[in-house]
Amino acid sequence: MSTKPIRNRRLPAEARRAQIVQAVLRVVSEHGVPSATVARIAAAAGVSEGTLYVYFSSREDMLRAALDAIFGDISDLIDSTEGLSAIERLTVTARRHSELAKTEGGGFVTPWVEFIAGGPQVGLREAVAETQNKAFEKMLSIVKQGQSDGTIRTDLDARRLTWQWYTIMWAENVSYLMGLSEYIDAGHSGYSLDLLLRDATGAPPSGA
Amino acid sequence: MSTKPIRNRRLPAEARRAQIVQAVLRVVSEHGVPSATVARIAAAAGVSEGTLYVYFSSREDMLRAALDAIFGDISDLIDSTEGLSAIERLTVTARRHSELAKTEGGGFVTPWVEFIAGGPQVGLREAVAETQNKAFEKMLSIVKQGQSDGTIRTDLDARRLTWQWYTIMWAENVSYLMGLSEYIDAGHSGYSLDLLLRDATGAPPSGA
Amino acid sequence: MSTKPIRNRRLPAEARRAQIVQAVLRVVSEHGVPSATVARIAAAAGVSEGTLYVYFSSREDMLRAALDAIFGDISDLIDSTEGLSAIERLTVTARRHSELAKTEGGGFVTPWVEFIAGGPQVGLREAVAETQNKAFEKMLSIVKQGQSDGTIRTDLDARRLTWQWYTIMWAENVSYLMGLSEYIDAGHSGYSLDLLLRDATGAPPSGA
Amino acid sequence: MSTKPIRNRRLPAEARRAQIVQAVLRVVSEHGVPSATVARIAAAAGVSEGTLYVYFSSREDMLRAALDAIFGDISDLIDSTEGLSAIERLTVTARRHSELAKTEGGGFVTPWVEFIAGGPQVGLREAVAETQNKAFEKMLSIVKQGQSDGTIRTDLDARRLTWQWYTIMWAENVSYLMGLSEYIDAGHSGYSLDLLLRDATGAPPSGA
DNA sequence: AATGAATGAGTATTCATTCAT
DNA sequence: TATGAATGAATACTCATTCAT
Repeated sequence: MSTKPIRNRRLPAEARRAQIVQAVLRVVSEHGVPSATVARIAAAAGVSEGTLYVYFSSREDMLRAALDAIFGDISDLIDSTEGLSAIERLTVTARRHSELAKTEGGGFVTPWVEFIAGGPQVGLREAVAETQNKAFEKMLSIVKQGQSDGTIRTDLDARRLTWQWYTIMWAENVSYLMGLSEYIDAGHSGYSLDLLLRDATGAPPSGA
Repeated sequence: MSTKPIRNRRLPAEARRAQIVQAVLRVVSEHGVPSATVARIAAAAGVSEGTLYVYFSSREDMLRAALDAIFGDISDLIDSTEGLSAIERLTVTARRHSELAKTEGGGFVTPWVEFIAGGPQVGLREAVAETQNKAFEKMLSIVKQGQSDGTIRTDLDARRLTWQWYTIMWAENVSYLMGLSEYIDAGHSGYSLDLLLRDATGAPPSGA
Repeated sequence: MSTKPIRNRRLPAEARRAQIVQAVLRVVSEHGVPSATVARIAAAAGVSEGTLYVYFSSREDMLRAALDAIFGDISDLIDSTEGLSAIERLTVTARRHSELAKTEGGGFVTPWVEFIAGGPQVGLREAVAETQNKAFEKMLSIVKQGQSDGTIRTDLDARRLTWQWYTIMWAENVSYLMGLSEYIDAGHSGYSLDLLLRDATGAPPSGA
Repeated sequence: MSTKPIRNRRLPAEARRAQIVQAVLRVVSEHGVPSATVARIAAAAGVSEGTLYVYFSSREDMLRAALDAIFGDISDLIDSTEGLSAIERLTVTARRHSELAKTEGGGFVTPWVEFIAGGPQVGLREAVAETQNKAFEKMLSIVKQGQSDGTIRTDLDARRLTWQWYTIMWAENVSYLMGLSEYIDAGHSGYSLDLLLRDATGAPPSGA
């Protein structure tokens, strides 16, 4: 009797929350955090503004939930490389990050960068830092795994190596943020990663 | 006999402008660019909002002036290493940058990071990118000087090397931004820089 | 059980819109278009400024809606003479216009004059001209009807005659605008109209 | 010693006032009354904003002085027809008014129209009405002169005839204001004036 | 007499949040 | 549960006016 969109009534709470979170991510990707207004989020989610406040206590709450979703995606990306060696996991994860940043939509990378950029103004900086920390710990465990199975030099500080790895990711993000895509396209980060991993494995420098 | 401003009345135009620019930098450091409202800037400068518009045509104009002031500080920092060798200049400039980031207030580093992170969202993308480019070119000329006097390998892409150097600075900045100062304090960037410069000079890796 | 608005809450959208439009007309009558600020309109409508923007996208939008309402009233006035002869319609419409201008509030005449006088200055020039043109065409069709049924000389330019008719209305409006109601009260426009219609019908001048 | 513009110092008070009034007229012609800001007036007059307040107590005062200057120009125009017959004076004055309105700059007509349009918002409406009244009386004396020397029918109400004459001027102004220059260019007001003067002199209608 | 730095009240508009329905 | 009408505080910006120099 009805092909017209069924009214939004009665959706399982968890499904509705997820639907809203996805809308937040889309809006943040497209407009940035400061311009992710509740009006836009409501429109993107296909619900009224009032409904948002049934599932979230505030706009900040919605943004935080989106941040958590991003961490979930990051976790999934990292977990998807399970089975590979530590060095391979570092390489593959970095490559996928670069690819994702360059694709339309940008997967979780685009909203992630927008959160780093736009976080401070809405009191989200701490939440962003916390998410970053969790992601850091996840990569750290891979490095440590590499050290214990002997593929990564054990005389290196694992936290430092992880930090170096993130350094390259962040540099891509910052370049993206400043519109300096020239540096991303030039593949500079590939060279940096290569340099880093050679040092980590004890392989001879590429110039030798 | 007294230099303290008894009342805000009658200040030479240039002094007032400078005072306002300093206020902008303080507000940006503390609240980020998107939350650097004219009300906050006026309060920080100790003048009325109307007065801001006597000296600047718009909020964007104020922010741009602050950006220029930052570039002046960056230039001064780089210029202060004149007379040293290229490698020394890269090393010293990076060290001073780290030190500055750790001091109370953070010198120009804190507002600079905020501009990179929050600028694009408020229509300052071009201005931020331009300033970054000018700073980039300044370091690039040092790298090229090193190549021409033989202290840096000539088979390396000078722009890539400069980008790598900035990568380390940005990583410090991002760490600082997220309150991850642990990584700055640990001196990780020193190690990264060392790795980078070994590669650049053709020196053997430290582990050999 | 009570139709009086106990509180401003929950009014059907269309009713609220109409309420605001009426407030705009009142404010424009009293203060003129340039001084019809959103603050004054909100106060006159008994709603918050924010509410205005729920129903209108901008102040200009509100003013335009008020202009449309005026045209509606003009149309109604003209349409109410349907069934009469062309000459009678010109006479009766003019008389009702004069009467309206003299009543407390001034009906649509007062805001209409303010729009003509003050509209152009606030970017409403086109909207005002368009409304005037629509009103012009409405009277023009009456003149043409008079020409085709033979009650108005066909050797006269219909547009010119219509313009002359409006000229008399505008003169009343300008007099009203400048507080020179003496000239309205004296019925001068009746004499002018008589002169005009004698010329239009080919009747001998009154002095003959 | 100096070809550079001599400083504005020490000008006879009356000359400076006149200089400012001319600036006001220019600014009003170009921008309209609401946009005739003291900043613009000061710039047009080549003096500082503060100086304006040495010679005038307020912006309204400046505008009123400009209004008086316009009345002076109107008086001059009317006086320049002295020696002619009353009918000629009415005809010539109206023609010059039309011509003036169409020329670049617009003489006194442009600012005069702007004052009628923009007056209300700055509490100038009364002053505008007063000026209009003075101009009315001046034309009225010509009509009366015409009646006493027998060139204008004495059975007509002199005030009404004067009002009819102004009706035509106002209609031109209103058309100008609404951008309906088509009606000015078509020479409709010439026809109306002709009709009016035929009635005033007792001449047969043009159609006879 | 002349200046121009400084102000504060006022402008239109946006938006997260509330709450009666 | 879901709505959307209503709000008020905040936003950047304008401008007539004052007053120490």
